[in-house]
Amino acid sequence: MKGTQLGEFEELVLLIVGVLYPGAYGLSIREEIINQTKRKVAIGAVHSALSRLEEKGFLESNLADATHERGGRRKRLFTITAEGKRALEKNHELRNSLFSQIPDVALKLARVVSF
Amino acid sequence: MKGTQLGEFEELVLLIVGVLYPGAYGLSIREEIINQTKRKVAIGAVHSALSRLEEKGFLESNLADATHERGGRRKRLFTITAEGKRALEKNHELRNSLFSQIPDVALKLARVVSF
DNA sequence: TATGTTTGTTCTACAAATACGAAAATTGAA
DNA sequence: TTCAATTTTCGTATTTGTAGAACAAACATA
Repeated sequence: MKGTQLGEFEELVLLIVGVLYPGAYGLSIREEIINQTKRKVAIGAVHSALSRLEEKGFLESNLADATHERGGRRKRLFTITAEGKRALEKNHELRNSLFSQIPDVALKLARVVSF
Repeated sequence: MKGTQLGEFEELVLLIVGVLYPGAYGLSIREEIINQTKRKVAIGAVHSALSRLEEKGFLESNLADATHERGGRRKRLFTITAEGKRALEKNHELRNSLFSQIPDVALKLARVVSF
């Protein structure tokens, strides 16, 4: 998987950034992943995926103004780039296409074998 | 990416095994990936994904009889297990769900930004 | 303006997944 | 029994995924 390919976790993060638009930043992304997938995620994992996605050109970010809440350091907000969008769509189409090409027997058999 | 989770390449290989049913083995899988995705794949990459998938219980395999062609070591044929099927469907649903939750603006903006 | 608390991001290290290709194994043909 | 063809196995390198501690910035309040 060289450079430009989208990893599994990276794709998840990219999707969530879209879902959260325009309020996607480290902690909100982490929360949303946990809510939607029930899997545990460390904040560091999210941030390293985010910076890799930005390096690859699938995301861009800018610092928002500080909020007026207690604490409330400035958030780095992420949005999907055109390239990121294309990558998501390409993956989505590929997978749908492959899925539809799987003959029924292939899955029926799997069922028979295990029940 | 812990243990049971399906990696990006692993998912691709799993799908292709389904598509190729019942003739999925190392080289045919490699060929099909190249045809369907236009990305280069080394044969070793395919085989290591296959054995990981088998360890995780998403695939099972058995040696086919020798063919009557010149050369031709016996092929190891792979099929999807019920568990593998479930994993595929789960991923598919999650991604479809996330995709549909992305507001249009998030992607429209991406378009505007780059054209 | 100093200090503590909260909210967020960056940094560092390591584990797991992916990639490559040469070597080894197995088979039918000569 | 040796050769050529086909396929898998193996060793190693690179990318991704995971974790959490360290660091930074903002608000509160005194």
